[in-house]
Amino acid sequence: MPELPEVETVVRGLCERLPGKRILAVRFGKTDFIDDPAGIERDLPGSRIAAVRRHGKFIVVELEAREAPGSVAALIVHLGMTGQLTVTDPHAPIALHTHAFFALDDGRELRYTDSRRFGKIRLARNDSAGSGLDALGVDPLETTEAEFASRIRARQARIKALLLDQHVLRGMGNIYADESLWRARIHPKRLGSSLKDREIRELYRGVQRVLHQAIRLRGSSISDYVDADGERGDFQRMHKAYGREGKRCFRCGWLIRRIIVAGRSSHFCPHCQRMGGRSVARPSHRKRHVQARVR
DNA sequence: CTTACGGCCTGGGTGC
DNA sequence: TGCACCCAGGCCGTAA
Repeated sequence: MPELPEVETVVRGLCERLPGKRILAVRFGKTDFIDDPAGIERDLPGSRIAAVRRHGKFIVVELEAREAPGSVAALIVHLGMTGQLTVTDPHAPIALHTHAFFALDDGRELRYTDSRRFGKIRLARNDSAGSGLDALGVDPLETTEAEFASRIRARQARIKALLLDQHVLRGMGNIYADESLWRARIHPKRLGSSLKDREIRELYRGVQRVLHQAIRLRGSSISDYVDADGERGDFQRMHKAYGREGKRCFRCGWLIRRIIVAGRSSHFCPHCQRMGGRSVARPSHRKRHVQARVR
């Protein structure tokens, strides 16, 4: 579920509650998605939380520095498809598929729930050579248009695949890739290397606009997604392409199609987003008029 | 190096 | 009501 805007929303919620708190105890349910659960249960209790930040789709709970080499530095959580990280009253009913409990010294509890267990939980330690997070690409909200352009144009892969590749950009997922491509009027099967300057610029702007707007609306809730307080997002109401197969394009009235690109379902408008890029001759007034009138 | 594809796991929706 | 089947916001390992 969670892509950059959802993870950002969760992190902002956690930032209001976790920094300064000490983790008193750790308890796990199923642990097949947790890296070294015994090590976490042994070494995490007693740590004080310094900060919470987002790195791509990863949530990084930074812990106050301790001297000993090998001591814990951060708790790293990835929500996968169905992960939820919430701060609750420890006596609140336990949702199905809740597999991690972190007792806090303010009497609250941090819980991780994940029905499909595609998520990940692991500990970063002081001495370990990199947490693995540094291998990821640039954050789409922090990168420049020039950097964005060079990363996209260097590649032969389809633009949809590139947007989803966390080593190119970190944080984009299927929903925001489709939404960004719709806004930039680019077909998902176009090759990165084939994009014209103008298309790259529109895609860069489309990505930023979509992500900023989604963050403002606290993310998209299709099924499972909730923030740190268990609240759903609102951006799903603003989707223009994702999940709209068979519905009218808001720009031209054509029917939105769904095809498989890079193994993922991709929603796009076959009229606004063409393989050849924008046609030399823009659609005639007459044609546009006819199409746009259809409700 | 690239790209494509199956698999991981559970649940929800649909059609028979 | 039951059941088979398809689909799902992500990512990793393998194969070509």
